[in-house]
Amino acid sequence: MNMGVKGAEKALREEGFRITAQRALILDIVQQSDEHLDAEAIYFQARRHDPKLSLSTVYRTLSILKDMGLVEQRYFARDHSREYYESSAVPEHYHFTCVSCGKIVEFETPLIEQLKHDLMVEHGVRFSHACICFEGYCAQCRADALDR
Amino acid sequence: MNMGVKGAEKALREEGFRITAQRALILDIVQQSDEHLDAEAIYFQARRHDPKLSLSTVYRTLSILKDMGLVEQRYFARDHSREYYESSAVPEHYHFTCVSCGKIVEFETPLIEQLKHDLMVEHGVRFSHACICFEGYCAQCRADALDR
DNA sequence: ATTACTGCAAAGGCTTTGCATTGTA
DNA sequence: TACAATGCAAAGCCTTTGCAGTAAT
Repeated sequence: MNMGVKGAEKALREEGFRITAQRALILDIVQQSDEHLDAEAIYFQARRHDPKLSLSTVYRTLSILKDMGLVEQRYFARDHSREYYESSAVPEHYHFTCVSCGKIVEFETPLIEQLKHDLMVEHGVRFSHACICFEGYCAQCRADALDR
Repeated sequence: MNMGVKGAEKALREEGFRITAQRALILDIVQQSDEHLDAEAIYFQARRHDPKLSLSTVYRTLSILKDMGLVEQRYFARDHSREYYESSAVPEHYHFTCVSCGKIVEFETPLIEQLKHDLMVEHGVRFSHACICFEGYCAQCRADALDR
């Protein structure tokens, strides 16, 4: 699913959803951001443009965008109590979170695709979604630990 | 971390934790079970032996066991609001959840180990934990869908 | 003019925590 | 005998929902 804000709005319209100012705003924030935002971060950013926007609307909009595959939910490190959101328009990649400094390392790999393929052949399953998050120590924090 | 209930109790004692009847019971349930239990399921099972056990104690014990690496937390499918627990004593494996029937397919693969190795070489990161959950349609449900 | 969407406030669901009591070491 | 652990109830935290008012088509 790789389309800009306009393409996403078209997709929403085709599903019978209305394009409200709030939805356009939220969509824009998620698609433009190169960070991983949670609902609250999106909310705060959106309020700069629309101070009356409610957190409920953020959640409701994100829910629709997720269902339509326009936005992906992500979890980082071991704490999955909070969801982060990322545009589906970005190329497929995975995340490694440093438990020491919190930095997120993004990486690409063909191995996950291969794994999906293998599982399909071996178990006959058909993937629709994969949640993958790694945690550990980043290069910097490992080096810092050795210095001490 | 591959040890029986006794080994786990020894590990707890060495960390200064007391072995209470409640902890022994919870530990036993998690290590004996071949299912994926959430806190409530462990609680209900434990109450059959100790009707006065509280849910708080289940959570508190699981928290300790997680911290010590004796138990792994798991998430299934896209809903990560609920945690499941699994003994760390079982061989490394991963999970695929069927979104149609809910069945969980467990599988092993050398690809994740390879991925860890690749990332270490390419990004200098050191893994401590990986959370991987796949979802989609199992072979049975795919076949059933074709029949209709 | 419909009726989907929003904002507000309240509720939900899982997990954590404060505190007096109990029980392990 | 200390003080860690428990049980109970209350609180926390993120997310969802009910409802009356608002706005997109």
